[in-house]
Amino acid sequence: MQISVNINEYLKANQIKPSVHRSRIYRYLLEKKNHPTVDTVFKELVREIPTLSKTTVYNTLKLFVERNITGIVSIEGNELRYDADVSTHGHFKCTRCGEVYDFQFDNNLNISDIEDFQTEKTHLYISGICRTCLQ
Amino acid sequence: MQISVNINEYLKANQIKPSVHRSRIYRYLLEKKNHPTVDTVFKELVREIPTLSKTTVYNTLKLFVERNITGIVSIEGNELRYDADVSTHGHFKCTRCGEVYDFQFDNNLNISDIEDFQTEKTHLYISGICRTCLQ
DNA sequence: CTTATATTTGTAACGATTACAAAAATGTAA
DNA sequence: TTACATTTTTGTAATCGTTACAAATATAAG
Repeated sequence: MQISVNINEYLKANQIKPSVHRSRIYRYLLEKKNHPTVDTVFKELVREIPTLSKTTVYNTLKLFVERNITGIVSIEGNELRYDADVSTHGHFKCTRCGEVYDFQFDNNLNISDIEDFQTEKTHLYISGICRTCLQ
Repeated sequence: MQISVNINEYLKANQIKPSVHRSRIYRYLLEKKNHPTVDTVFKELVREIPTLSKTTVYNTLKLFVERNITGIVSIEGNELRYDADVSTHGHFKCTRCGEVYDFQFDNNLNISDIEDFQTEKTHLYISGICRTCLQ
């Protein structure tokens, strides 16, 4: 399958030895773009790979984050969420329906207070009420 | 003491009955502006109030957040941090020295993807290397 | 002073994450 | 293929932040 080959190549290109589990987890992140928690990934994939261990999901996602092919989404404190989209983009969470929306923004924020600081990653998270719930 | 009276008035004005612990915890947040974790607040104040319980710190900060006189700072996942400054402002964390800097930014971000959404809170978090570490 | 109410405490429970060693899978060389 | 070395995965136990909850304490009202 084309996509699976590409994923393996992509992992290799990022110094990650592909394995069945790693490829499958990465493909999950690519297909569902719902910023899943470890638990969500595990519960979905264990139905397909019954021997899957939750520790493997933790290890794998940690590795992806280290290699910068996955980002951590800072939405609310307790549980970490993961995102295969590592480009700079923002997240909007609707406090009414709970839905999380991605959005683009101008990353050239030009903030005078930190203008001589060297920026690595920018996280923008907005909460409020979404279009659908407003109607 | 002037400041303590003011704190009690401020708490009352926000529908919080002042108590010795609540006032002290709020004063801590006001004085140190270092976005402390629950553990940090507890460890500092228990030296002064030996009977203080960590649960009280949790309860109190939760109450402050509910009443909107304290905000939760979304810096890295696992541990929540608290901030008495509830105005919209950003946080920069230096990946080298770990220091967290506050900064102001133009909250009028004008993001087309979510322009008809109703915004409640905006969190902007940037990581990178600070001025001091760059030299 | 007594009673009612609110706050605080301390312990236990919980949920997310990590540590770690054993087991399984994979790669390599003969 | 077999034997061996290396990497990945598993499963359990430990850890850490947080919450639940009931008992104890403090505060406020009559």
